[in-house]
Amino acid sequence: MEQPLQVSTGSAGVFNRIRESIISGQYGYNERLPSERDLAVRFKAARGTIRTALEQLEQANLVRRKFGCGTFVTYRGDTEREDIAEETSPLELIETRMAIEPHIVRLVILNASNRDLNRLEEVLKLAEGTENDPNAFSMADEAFHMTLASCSQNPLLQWIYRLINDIRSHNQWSARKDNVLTPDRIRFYNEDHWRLMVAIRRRDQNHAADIIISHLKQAHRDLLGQE
Amino acid sequence: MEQPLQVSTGSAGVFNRIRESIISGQYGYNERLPSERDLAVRFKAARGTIRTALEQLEQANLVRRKFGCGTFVTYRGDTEREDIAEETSPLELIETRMAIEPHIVRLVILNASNRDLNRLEEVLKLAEGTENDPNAFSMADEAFHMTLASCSQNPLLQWIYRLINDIRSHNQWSARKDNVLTPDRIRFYNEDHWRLMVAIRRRDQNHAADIIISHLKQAHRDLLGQE
DNA sequence: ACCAACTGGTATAATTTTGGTCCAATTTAT
DNA sequence: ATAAATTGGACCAAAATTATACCAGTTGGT
Repeated sequence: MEQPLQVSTGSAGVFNRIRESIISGQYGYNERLPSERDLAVRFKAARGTIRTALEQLEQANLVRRKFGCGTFVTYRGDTEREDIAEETSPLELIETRMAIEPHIVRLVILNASNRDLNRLEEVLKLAEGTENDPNAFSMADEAFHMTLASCSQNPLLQWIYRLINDIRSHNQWSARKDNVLTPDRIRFYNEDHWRLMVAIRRRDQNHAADIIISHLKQAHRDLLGQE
Repeated sequence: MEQPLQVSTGSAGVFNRIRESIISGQYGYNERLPSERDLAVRFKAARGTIRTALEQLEQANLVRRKFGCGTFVTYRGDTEREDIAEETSPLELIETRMAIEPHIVRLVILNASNRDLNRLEEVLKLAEGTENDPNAFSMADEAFHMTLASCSQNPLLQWIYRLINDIRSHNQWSARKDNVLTPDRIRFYNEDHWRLMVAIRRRDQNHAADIIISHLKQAHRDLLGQE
């Protein structure tokens, strides 16, 4: 007699049950499954059975096993924000910044109070003396551009820029930081920032926009020059 | 009900538990986590284990560690998407679109295939004959601009534009739609769209950018004229 | 200006846990 | 009865965990 909805037995059964657990989200992306011996106890099966099930799960690209380390979920449910960071290239990021930052600068000149500008200058000072510390400069740089966005007084632009900052600091290309951010370049970037600061204080829209555009173009060149 | 679900052990387990605490809001933005030695006691694990978990949390951009200072939450809750819609004014929305859409149009001209442009034209046809139905036009208009964004081939810009569209369709000012979107204006906007379409087909960057800018300026004026 | 008490960062070695592999006995399916 | 799958055990090597001790910035009080 056939039993249609019976839990399948053996390794196929283990496969299905673990698969369900993964797809239903009980084990998230990159999470580690219990050890084979653990699973063996839990499913009341021998370790070999668990292993064949895990092999199938690995073949199905739901899981990845590492010697001496564990079994990890490679299935992603929906992680929008992570994905966007993963599939955005450095070039696309610069493209986007090129669209937004000149506009932000214009709005800063239109909307920012002198108190805002003083705050901006304080943040800018954090980048001083970071020529030999790419990490410190990177943080100060992000803080400066973020503060710039907040001086635009436009909450939507701030929110968008925060997303951009998140992606910038995503580990995807933070590894290159040491190669891209040489002391000379850091000095150059800081000079750009100060020139931008002066232009903003003078409320010179076009000059400020030109500076930020050439700043981003330079960053673009420096990035590509690394290939 | 049997559950294979189990709290993972080791650094993976610590990672998950701290991650849950952060995402659930138990530790707010910029709040300092307990020290590594403290966490080691709480989780009954060695400090090294805690450290590997914290390293993963840092990689996941949930946390940032500062030498001699502590470990701080950098994760911001996702509740702000609603907030941002609430506190963004129509003027600020147009400002932001002015920053992004001309750039999108340029990218479309550079990157879009003819198949993309055909798709864009199909979407554009949806707006025909909506002169007396502001709601239908509004939806078609959003679809057109969204498709434009997707033709830019830049996933980050697409994502940003989706946010903008969300805010546009937020009910905050949809009540005004009937006042702003008169048949004359709808006709005018549609003509703009077609002129833009032609300029894109001719790969005329400057003309296309001019059209989208004047299009947004007009929308701006129409909006302000309602006050 | 200094100090003491935190903090995270690093290094080391012993120990435990993990997946990888092999094998013979047993159960199950055909 | 035969073939396949499962079982349970032993052993290996990779990686993680543990338990220390010590280094180096930060903070706050004196």
